[in-house]
Order: sequence, then structure tokens, then C-alpha cells
Amino acid sequence: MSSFGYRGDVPESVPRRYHHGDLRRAVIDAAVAEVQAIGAAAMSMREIARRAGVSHAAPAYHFGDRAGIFTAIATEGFRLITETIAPVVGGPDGFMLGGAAYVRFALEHPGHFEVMFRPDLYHGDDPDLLAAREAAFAILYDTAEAAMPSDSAADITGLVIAGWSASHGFATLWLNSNLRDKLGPDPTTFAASIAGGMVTLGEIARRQLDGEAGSG
Amino acid sequence: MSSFGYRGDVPESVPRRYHHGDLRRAVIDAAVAEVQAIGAAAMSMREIARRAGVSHAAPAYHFGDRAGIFTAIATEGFRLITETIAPVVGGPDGFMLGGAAYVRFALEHPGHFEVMFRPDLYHGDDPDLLAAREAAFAILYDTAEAAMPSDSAADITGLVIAGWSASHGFATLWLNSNLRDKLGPDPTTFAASIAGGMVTLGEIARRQLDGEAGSG
DNA sequence: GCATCGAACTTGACAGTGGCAAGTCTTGCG
DNA sequence: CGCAAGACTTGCCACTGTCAAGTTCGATGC
Repeated sequence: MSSFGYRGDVPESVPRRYHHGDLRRAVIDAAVAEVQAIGAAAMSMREIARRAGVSHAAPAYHFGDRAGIFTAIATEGFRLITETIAPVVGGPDGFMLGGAAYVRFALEHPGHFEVMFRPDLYHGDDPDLLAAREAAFAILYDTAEAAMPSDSAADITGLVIAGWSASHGFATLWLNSNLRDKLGPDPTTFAASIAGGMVTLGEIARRQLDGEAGSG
Repeated sequence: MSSFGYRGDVPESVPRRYHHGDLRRAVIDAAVAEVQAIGAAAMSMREIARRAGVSHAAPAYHFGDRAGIFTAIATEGFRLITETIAPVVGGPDGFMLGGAAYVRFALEHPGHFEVMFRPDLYHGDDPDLLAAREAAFAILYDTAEAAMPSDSAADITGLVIAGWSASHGFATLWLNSNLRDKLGPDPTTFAASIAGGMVTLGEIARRQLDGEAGSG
């Protein structure tokens, strides 16, 4: 019946063959771009297929279903963020640099970042995903361990959670455009201001802990 | 033609009338529950209509479109979080209590919280929404201002961003189940550990700022 | 060179979705 | 009562993700 007639919206100039060559890669790239542009909810498999110049069901062949595409994106994202943070671990300022690298990753790969932290989108039991995520978490812990002051009585977990929360929260709020109108267009400009805020925040936290210990 | 035959999946026991009475409220409540249970992406207007016992197009009458429902949820969320934080502002521990209240709101109203910080879901130019959001932001600033140590040279904006980021990041990571397996089931248990982490984080930040000032 | 086998696609169908236009019921007000 | 307007219902459309079945093509073995 059919004789390979599908063309979608692909320009005539692009040579069309039955086998795409690297459809898996093309789908991920298009999906990340779509997530970044219009959000994960609005991302459509058929639209992605159209852009790649394949039929509407082709992406599902490689990824199983919609969640499969997001699983691949999240896995790639956890690998990328590990690569971003790993080089700065170990030095005296490793923890601050790690936090900055975390934020930088989020701002440079907003599509990946959005998917990574929305587990309802993907297959949470995928082995590759789990391994990539564990590796990323391990880097966080390493960074905290190396930066822990020798005279501090605080536990590592508390430091990891505090640092991770601060970095993650800033990145999230920034990407949601909740900070842009309050801080100006470029996030690196006010890094010092935020670091100062963290110092003050530490003082306030200490005051409260002392107060509890004294009155309790 | 028709004689008011629609019934959806509503139990027979529920008296059915043409006018629901408070469909607007019912739709918001059902939508929040759906977002909490299956995520905003999977929330369906038709499913909500079914649960409310009205026809599939009834919700759109009150909210215009899907984004209109999310706009109403976000607006309600910003009002609720303002009510949650407002009572704790002013005291010596106001900033820490405010952060705790912020996290508490997120964990108690995960449906609202998810929608509030995903602007791609709703109508960002809605006047009610903008007013509610500004009021919530104002409370954050008030809390920071009241808690600012008199001897601190840091600026308020830096403190607000640092505290907001930490609270927001923790809440987000917790709701994404990224912390649950690392911290145990109940977030209040390890509040002291996290506060200790914030103290350490402040020390690390100060060290880095001093280092930069010394070497630069 | 040639058959053939499996991977990489296409095609077509299905149930479900959001949005729109047009119709219908009901309440409240004169 | 009459009637206008608000609160819905109904039916339709284009679109979506998923599935089953068919088609094409490249590699492998002979």
C-alpha cells in the first residue's frame, strides 16, 4: 500500500531516508529544547517527531513511551551535572564552588534541570537513571566532606542539606523568574551579596540554636 | 433535545441539580487534590468535572481554560502562604520561624505549592494573582528586615534571597522525594541538624569572602 | 550476487483531552 | 407573570499518546 510517503514539516532540502541515522539523539535534543521553550507539560511527542522528520510513532519505538523520553533526559542531566561539579571538588572553596557549579548547570541546562527534579514525569526505577542520580548525590557529599571545617561540630548531612537546598532553591526560583525582577538580569553579579546573606543567615541560625540550648 | 441527562460518575445518593451551588470551589478543591495525587501535567478538566458531577465543559465556564484553574490555585496558594507566615514575623527568631512556616506550608499544601512556582501553567498577568504574590513577597522582606542583626553589614536583599532559597530548595527537594531516603520520614526531626548545617555554611561563606578580600 | 532476518521505521486506528459554539435549564428581578 | 442573564449541557473539532500491524532497509551469511 504505502510507499514511504511521510514527510511531516521537514524542509525539502533535508535529504529524507527511511532510517534516520540517530533518531534517539535527535529526539532527546528536540525534547530538551521543547521543555525549555514551553515546559514539560506542553511537550508533544508528535511535535518532536515532526521536527525530526519522522512519523508520529517513531519516537515511541526508541523510548517506549513519553515517560521514557523524560527518563533519558533526566539520566543525561544527572550525568551532566556530575561532570559540571566534579572538577571543582576538593579545594578549600570547594563547597561554595560546587554550589555555584550546581546553579550554573541549572541555568545552562534548564530543560534537563526541570525534568530531573520532577520524578512524576519519568520512570523512577530505571537502572541507568538510578546509577546516574546516585553518582550525582555522591559528588555532593564529597564536596561537603572536603569543605567541612575541622573545628566544626556539625554533621555532614546537615551541611549537605543546607548547601544543596540553598543552591537548588536559588536555581529553581531563578528559573521560575521569581528573582529576576528583584535582582537584575545577571545572576553572577550579586553572588557576593548572596554569600553575605548566607553569612548573616548562619549567624541567625546560631543565635537560635544558642537560645534553644540556653532556655531549654 | 436533551433533558438534563448528564450524571458522570457521581453516586446516586448525591442529589443532583442543574445548578451545582458552588462549582467554582468544588473545581479548585478537586484540582488541588488531583495535582497533589498525580501531578499538574496529568490533571484533567474532564476528570474534575466528572468528580464534581457536572458536564465536561462546566469548569471552563468559571475559569475560561485550564490555565485559569491553575491561576486560581496559585492565587489561593499565595494568600494561604501569607497567612501562614504572617503570624511568626517580628520576634527575635522571626526569620528562622518564617522559613519553617514556609516549609510547613509547602508540605501541608503540596498541590498549591507545585502550581505557585510553575508560572508556565497559569496566567501570569492576572491582577489578583499578582497582588497575592506581591503580598507574599512583602512578608518575606518584612521577616528578613526584623531579623537583621544590628551589627551586620550585609544587605537585606542578600539575606532574603539566601533564606528564601534555603527554605524553597528544602521544600522542593523534600516534595520531590530527594531527601526522604536520606533523612528519615519526618522533616521536623532533623531541623536542628539543618540549622547546624546553615551555621557551618555561613562559616564557609565567610571564609570565602575573607579570602577573596584578602587575595583580591 | 543474493536470500533473509531483524532493526528501524510507517500507517492506521482508538480512546482520551481542551476548547469552542450553540442550545437548555433555572433563578432572580421587574 | 414575563423575561433577561447566569449556570450549566451537548455536540463537535483538532489534537494527543499508545498500540497493533505493515513496510523498508541494512547487515549478515552463503
